Amino acid sequence: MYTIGKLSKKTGVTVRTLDYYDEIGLIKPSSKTDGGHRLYNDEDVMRLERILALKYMGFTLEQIKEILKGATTTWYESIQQQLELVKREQKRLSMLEKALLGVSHSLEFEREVNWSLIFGITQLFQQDQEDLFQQYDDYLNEEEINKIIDMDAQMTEEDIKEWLKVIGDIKHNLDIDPVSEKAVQLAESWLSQVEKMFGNDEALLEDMREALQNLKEGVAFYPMDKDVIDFLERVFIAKEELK
Amino acid sequence: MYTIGKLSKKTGVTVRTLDYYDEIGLIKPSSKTDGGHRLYNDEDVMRLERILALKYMGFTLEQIKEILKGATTTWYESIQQQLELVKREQKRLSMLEKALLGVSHSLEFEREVNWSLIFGITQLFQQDQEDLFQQYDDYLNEEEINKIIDMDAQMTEEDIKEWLKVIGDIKHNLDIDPVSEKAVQLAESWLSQVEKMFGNDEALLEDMREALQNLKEGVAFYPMDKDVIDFLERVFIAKEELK
DNA sequence: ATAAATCAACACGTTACGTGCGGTTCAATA
DNA sequence: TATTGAACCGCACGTAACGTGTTGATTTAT
Repeated sequence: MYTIGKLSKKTGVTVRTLDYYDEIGLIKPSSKTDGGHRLYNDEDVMRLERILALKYMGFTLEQIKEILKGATTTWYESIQQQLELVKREQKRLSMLEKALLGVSHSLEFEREVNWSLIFGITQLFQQDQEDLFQQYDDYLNEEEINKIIDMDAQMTEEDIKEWLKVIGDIKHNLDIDPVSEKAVQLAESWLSQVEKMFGNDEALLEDMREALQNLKEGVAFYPMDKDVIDFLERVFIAKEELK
Repeated sequence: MYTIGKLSKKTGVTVRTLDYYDEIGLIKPSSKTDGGHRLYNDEDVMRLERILALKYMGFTLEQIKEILKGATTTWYESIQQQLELVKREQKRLSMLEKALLGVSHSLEFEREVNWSLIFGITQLFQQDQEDLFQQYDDYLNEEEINKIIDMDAQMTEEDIKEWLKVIGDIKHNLDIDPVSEKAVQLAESWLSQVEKMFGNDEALLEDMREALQNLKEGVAFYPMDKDVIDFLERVFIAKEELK
């Protein structure tokens, strides 16, 4: 027989928590003293341990109450459901991580907080990737879209950093002469970055270029808006003409 | 100028939420009508959009309040801190996922809910892996411990399932004759599983065997308690003697 | 028997709002 | 201009899982 204090020490759960579990009917003590103090026996202890295990597995107290009186079928369903929840949360966190990394690196390259970049990144990760790329449907085929999504998912921190550096550089020099050496250099570093990501898939690159040119909404796969695209176009056209 | 309803529609945030943000001083409307209705201008809208972006990035409203009036240094720190938080949560979820998968598969192999298995699995994932393997310090060297931790982290769902099947089978037959064909078969399926995981590192296997034999606490790397170990020992000893 | 420790029971605080209410103000129509 | 319906304000209570603190009763140790 344990008083509530002993039980608390034995299990590491605070007295208040046991209070609360009593209050919501999760564990009622099996007996009481004449004065009204709660006494827990070994069976109660076992029940508490089960509660703690289930809590660790991420169930709410309400779910635990149900599970502890339920059949095996309830069990299996509950666990599958919980697994689904965990997987969704993992997806969300992985997007969140990328968004934070993006903002973090952008802070390194620019002296001020770049809000439009932040909006771009968060928008980019807000809805499901598939939904996001829906708008490119007119320009890219399914295979190409999947290739981009796949690549996006596999981007490492280093990749994000490099992209942001290249695009950040360009954004700071949008107004320079398209035929200047600096402009050509910027365009080339962008091109090499693209090549590193997509390889030499000329058809894909061409389709993407067309998509980016035509879409009103600025943000593309990475925080590359129309400003940047237009700059690149100017440089490439100038280069063509020089030949 | 937007009334609170228009702003709500424009941004997708509920009126109550805007109410609340006003209440805690996160966005005060820049002006009001004579009757007291709140009016928001473009600057207010921008502030709201920033708030939403930060909220998506996982900050609390209190943090957002601080960030929005702070300097760039605050920014960088906040983001790093948030990244840390995300990474910890990712770790936790990955353990949680494994625990749930373990219980799920154990439900497939046994007809009833196996609480001791659940305790084993949750204990296994509760504290940090390094802490957990601390107790093996006397028997395994650092390199070996790291190898096990590494292997544990890389276990796929399929691996977990196979382990649980093998161990579950053994647990259901703890009392059979160690020289019976069934016993030998069980021991061999266990051995092949071990080999699949650890390769042919004889020294590691021997050290692990010793550790498992000597530790009072039953749970080892997978829900394999002393019962199982003892069974395996009996079979192997019987085999030796038969030779 | 008395002091010290423990306990029960209650209340309020936490986060980010949802839901609902009565009363006021706004915008559009008769 | 008067009316009416929609929008709005301010307030209050509810949520999940407890933490913190209080007061008064009970148990334990001396």
